Amino acid sequence: MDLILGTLVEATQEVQEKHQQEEQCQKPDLLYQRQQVLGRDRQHGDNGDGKRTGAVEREHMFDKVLTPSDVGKLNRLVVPKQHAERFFPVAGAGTQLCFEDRAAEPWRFRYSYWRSSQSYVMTKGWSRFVRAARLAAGDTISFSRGAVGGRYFIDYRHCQRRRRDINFNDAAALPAWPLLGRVKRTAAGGSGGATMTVDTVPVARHHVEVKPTGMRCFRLFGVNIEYGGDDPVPGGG
Amino acid sequence: MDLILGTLVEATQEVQEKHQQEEQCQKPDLLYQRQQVLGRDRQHGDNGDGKRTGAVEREHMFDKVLTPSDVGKLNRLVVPKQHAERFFPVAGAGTQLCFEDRAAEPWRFRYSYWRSSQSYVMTKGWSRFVRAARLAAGDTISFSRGAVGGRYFIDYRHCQRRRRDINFNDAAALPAWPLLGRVKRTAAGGSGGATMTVDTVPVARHHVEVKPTGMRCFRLFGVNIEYGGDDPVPGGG
DNA sequence: CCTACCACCTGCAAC
DNA sequence: CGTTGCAGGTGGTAG
Repeated sequence: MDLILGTLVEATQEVQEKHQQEEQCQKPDLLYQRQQVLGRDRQHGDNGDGKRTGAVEREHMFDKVLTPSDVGKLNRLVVPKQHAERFFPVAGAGTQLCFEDRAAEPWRFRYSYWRSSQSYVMTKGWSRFVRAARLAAGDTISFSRGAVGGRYFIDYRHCQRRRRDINFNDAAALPAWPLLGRVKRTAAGGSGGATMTVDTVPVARHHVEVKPTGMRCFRLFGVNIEYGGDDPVPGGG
Repeated sequence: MDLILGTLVEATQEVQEKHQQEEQCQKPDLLYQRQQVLGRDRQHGDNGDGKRTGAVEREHMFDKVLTPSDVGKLNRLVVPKQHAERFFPVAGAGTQLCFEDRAAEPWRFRYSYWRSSQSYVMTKGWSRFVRAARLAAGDTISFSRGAVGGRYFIDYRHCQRRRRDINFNDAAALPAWPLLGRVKRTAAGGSGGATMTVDTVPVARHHVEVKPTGMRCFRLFGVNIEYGGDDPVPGGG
C-alpha cells in the first residue's frame, strides 16, 4: 500500500477518492480522504511526486474537537495534557514541531508548556494552519505519527454543522439568551462599521463588523455573533 | 533667548518633514510652552537653579501622538523606526537613554529593538513617565536633543480634548450615563485610569478606557461597552 | 497577590 | 501586489 492513512487503509484509496464530500461531518475512518490542498491555490509541482516518497505507515495518536478558543484570536491550540505528555517531546524553550498535512505540506508549530495554566499549547504557526484549513469550533484535528522516523502528521475534518459562530438567524434554536432585552439595529456607522444597540441592562453599544458577505458580526461574552445583513434581527422591532 | 522652544527651532531647522500632518490637536508651535512641572508635588529644591544651567539650544527630533497602547498596560512606547534609526544610538542589550523633561528632571528609559516585531521601543521607566505626565492616548510627546553635548529632551502636550479619564466633576456634562443608579467618586486611581463605582445591582467597579475618538469604553460581563462621542446613548435617558 | 518588565507574536493597514 | 511598520497582544519572570 502506499501513502495511507489511518483507518482508510482498510479501503482502497482510489475508491475513497471518488466519494469525497468536503466540509461534511463524516465517519472518522474517512478522515484521511484526499481533499483539496490546504488553503493553497498553487500546486506544489516540485513535490507532487517527491513527497510521496515520504509515505509511511502511520500510527494514530489522538484527535481533538476544536474549541472556539483553539480557532480564535488566542492563536493557540491547547493540547490535552495526557496526549501531549504521551506523544510529544518535552516542551522546552523554543520547541518546534513539524507536522505534515494530507498534501505533505509541512506545518511548524511552536509547542510549549504554559505554567500559568499548566497546559500544553501549540502557538506560533497554529493560526496560519487554522486559516488555511478553515478550521472552526467543532471541527476535529487528528494527529498521527509515522511508524518509523519520528515524523508527525496532522489532519482535520470539518464538522457537519459549522459552529464557527452563532448565527442570529437561528437564534430561536439557541439556548435562551442570558440577557433579556431587545436587540435593535441602528444606522450603519459608515466605512464598514455599524453600531447596534443591545437594549437591556446595561445598555451597550457594540461595534458591528460588516463582512463582505453582508453578514454582520460582533462579539458578546467572548462569542462571535453573526447575523445576516438582509434579514431583520430577531426581536429587533 | 532662554530655554527654548519649538517654533524657533522649527523655523531655523528646516521646513522639511513636509509638515506631515501632526495629527492635529494643536499647532506644533505650542508644544514647548511652559506648563506645570511634571506631575510632582514636591519642588526639586536642589536643582531649582542648578538645572537651569542645562539650558541649550535644542534641535527638534520628532513627535509622536500617543496611542492607547503607548500609555496603556503594555508599558512601552513604540518609537517609529525611521526616527529611532535616525536619532537614537543603536539599541543594544541594556541600552538606556536619559531624557530631561521641561523641569530638567531626568527620565531614564530602557531602549531596545524587538526583533520579532522589528520595532524600537522604550520600556523600563516609560510607564512611570506616562503616569507622572498624566499622558493619555492622543497626547503628543516630543523628543529633541541639545545642539551640543548629546543630551536628549522629552516634552509632551496634552490633547485639547482630554481623553485621559472621566472627570466626575463634569459628569453632568457627559451624555446620560447608561446605567441606572448613582455614580460615586472613589479615591483617585492615580494610575491614569479612573476607577469608578457604579452603584447598581450588583455593585461593580470598572476601569474606563478612553479611545482616541473620544469614545469611552469599559468592559462589563465581557462586553466592551462604549459611550460618549457625538451621539447620545440610545435608551440612556 | 499584584505590577512592571522582557522577549516573543500577529493581524492589518498603508506603502 | 507583496512587504513592513506598528498597534495591540501573549506567557514568563522578578520583585
